Amino acid sequence: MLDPKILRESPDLVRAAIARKHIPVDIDAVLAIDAEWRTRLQEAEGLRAAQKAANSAMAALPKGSPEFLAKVAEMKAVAARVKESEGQLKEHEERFRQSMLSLPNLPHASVPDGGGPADNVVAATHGDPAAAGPHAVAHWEIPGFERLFDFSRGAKVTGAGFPFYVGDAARIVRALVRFFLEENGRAGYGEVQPPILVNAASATATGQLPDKEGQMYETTVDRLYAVPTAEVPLTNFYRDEILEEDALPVNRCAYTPCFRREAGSYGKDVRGLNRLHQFDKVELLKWVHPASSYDELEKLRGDAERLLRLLGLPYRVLSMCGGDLGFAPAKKYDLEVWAAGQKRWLEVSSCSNFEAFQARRAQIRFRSKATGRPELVHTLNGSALAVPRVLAALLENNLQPDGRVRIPAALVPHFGADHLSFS
RNA sequence: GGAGAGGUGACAGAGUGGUCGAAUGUGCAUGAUUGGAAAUCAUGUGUACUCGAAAGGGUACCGAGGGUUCGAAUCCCUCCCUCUCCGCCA
Repeated sequence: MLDPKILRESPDLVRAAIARKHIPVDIDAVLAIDAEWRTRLQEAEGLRAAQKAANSAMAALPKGSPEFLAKVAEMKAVAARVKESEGQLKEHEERFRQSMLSLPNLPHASVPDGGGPADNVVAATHGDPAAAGPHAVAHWEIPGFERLFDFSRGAKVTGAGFPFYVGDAARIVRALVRFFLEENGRAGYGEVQPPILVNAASATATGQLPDKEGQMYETTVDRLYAVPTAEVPLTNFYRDEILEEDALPVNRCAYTPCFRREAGSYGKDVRGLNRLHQFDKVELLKWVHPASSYDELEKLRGDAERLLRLLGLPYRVLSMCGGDLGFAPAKKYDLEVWAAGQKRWLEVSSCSNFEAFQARRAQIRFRSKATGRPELVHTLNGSALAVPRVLAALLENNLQPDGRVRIPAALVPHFGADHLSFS
């Protein structure tokens, strides 16, 4: 959520910034709703003040005295007006809140201009895609793939996009999760195991609701949502809390399965491990002082990159342009790993600075030592990393002529062998 | 799931219809005292919205939402959460 004061004082600035995201919004409509709401607020508060003043006067009168009874009669009419006025106020308040929730975050000045994926800027490349995977084929074409990654039985048991991981596949998934958690722990991210069902308030705070409702699985009772990313429960860890300034930055990481309906996806995007309805991911979360959030974004990106380096996978870093930034981030880097068999880049991490956008929705603040007053923190999060696509790249890039897959040295202690076999 | 008890400010805890944003204690901050500290004393100590150039007003908040009433922390209803006992259960 944006700061309503900024919207009131500099609507043109806000309009121009949101235009960079290529998201259509009607700022004037929001301003009109805001103005109407404030008029109603003044009216309702004035009536309440009159009522309270009368109450104080009545408290001093003897009960049942003529003066008292006269007051009661007089205030009955006021009470009716208060009720009506407050009812209307409530409607306008809700309308205002909804319109504010519908506004996307403003992009940072350093975000490149552009309308879509083609305009994203390559900020860094590591490793040589051309040299990777001399024996590569698309991972789903590796002989024996379906034995280890059993999509057929997954479809039978649940539906498309919910594979069983069997044998070495299960072990490599577990190894990757362990590797990510332990390396992130070493980098200073405290491990957390969060709930993987969240309530509507949590999903609203991070921006999934109301914007992306159809992307989440929802329970038919209790209105809980299966997390699309650990970002949701993790960010909400400190919802409605005030942290000590000295405690910042707080760095945490969490492993969760992630559930995404991915409505509307099709084609080669969804082949094999490229896009699943359930997948494993380790997420990093930072709660930081506003003054340092862009330094922290670079650190976050560096921490995610380090994992890809340790795995020896070629990757590139994209700075997302305004049109591809999405709703909540002010700035975002995507890390894409090279999948030598498919000959394409796969997104394995998004590292975002949300500035105060999520913090305002979630009311996550810190007590400023300078002013003694609460201020909103900035929140950042990044995947480190998404398991299936890293695995896809690993299978394709490290495939040997004998059909086995070489396990990177960093992963061997967790996997327990130096090759993965499909036979 | 059943029965019961409860949810008040940083914490503990009073308040069962009227001047209660809320006693008291602890904690915390500042000042006095001290060589320094402890102890003691004094003063202060929530958040949010809104009006205002400011000074300063106003309103809301006693788990959440609704209701009764001229007036609700206090009465009624619904929901959530915590605790105790029972049931069920990885």
